[in-house]
Amino acid sequence: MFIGEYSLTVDEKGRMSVPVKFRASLSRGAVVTRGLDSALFLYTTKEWENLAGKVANLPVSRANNRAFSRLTLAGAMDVEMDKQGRIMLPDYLREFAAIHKKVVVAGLYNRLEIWNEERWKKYKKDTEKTSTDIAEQLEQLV
Amino acid sequence: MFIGEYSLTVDEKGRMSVPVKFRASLSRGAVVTRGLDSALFLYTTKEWENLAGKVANLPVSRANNRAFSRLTLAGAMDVEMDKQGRIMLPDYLREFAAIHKKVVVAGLYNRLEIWNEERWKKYKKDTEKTSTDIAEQLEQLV
DNA sequence: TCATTTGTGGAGAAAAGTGGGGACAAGTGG
DNA sequence: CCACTTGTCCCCACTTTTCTCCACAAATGA
Repeated sequence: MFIGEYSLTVDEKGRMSVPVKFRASLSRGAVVTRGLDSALFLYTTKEWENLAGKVANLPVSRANNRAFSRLTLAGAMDVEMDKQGRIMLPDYLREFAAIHKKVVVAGLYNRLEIWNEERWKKYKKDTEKTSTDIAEQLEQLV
Repeated sequence: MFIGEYSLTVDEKGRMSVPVKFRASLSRGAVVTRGLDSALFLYTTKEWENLAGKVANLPVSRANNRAFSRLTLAGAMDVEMDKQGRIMLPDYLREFAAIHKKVVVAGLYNRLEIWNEERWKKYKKDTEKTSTDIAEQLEQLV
């Protein structure tokens, strides 16, 4: 289970350290792809296979579905950690998510999200403002 | 379970002593996360898993759900007590709750809340004034 | 009052994260 | 097929953060 928020840097070679708490879960391989809200989503291989199957089975007749599966499936890339526990993010994904140097890695239970740090801050700021509305959702849960 | 109100200090490294009465319950791990009213919520691992499971299953297609799980799940962090019975609160949570030095830890049955002391005082003051009204609204419950 | 527990602070050791050089492999063009 | 370029991976070194340990202050209770 992935939780937490980590601030990290991507070096000039496109490498990013994986926070130690996540390394065990990712040691058997992972898949990064284009996600929502201009962030990258990273799944364990197992989770990915499950998800990819669902996406692949969306009816191809709808333009929206085709667009979504092209973004998700064609955007995906296997990643492995090097001996230092880092992964390499391919150019086209870094470009997609505007990832240059400072990034935030966020654990969302069954996936990791990789954000441009500035965008993450802005997103959080905007979201915390409306947290009262969000609290009403919480009420239903607990 | 957790009851009572304790005034404590967070040192420069972000460490906070856990009141002795709570230590036994937290000895098998705990999770802190962003809560409501700018306070942090701390759950036992067991309580947390229950809550997190529900949040993680919200459909990812809705922007509000994503925002909610990013606040709750990405906001969460495993904490363990050191040999002195202290826990470390990560930077981003201290920032969220405006926690610098003096804090109040409040027991709320199945969770602990960690407050900036000033905000807690203010909140109590405001709430005690209107407690009669509040009580009438709660009459149906007790 | 004294002994014991609880809370606080800081120094040193260990672990995690970062950056860069060089070896090796893959792809490109003659 | 052979040079040459480009990119990936491994290794080493350095910085920063976290954790452990020790010491003392404050609070509690006999």
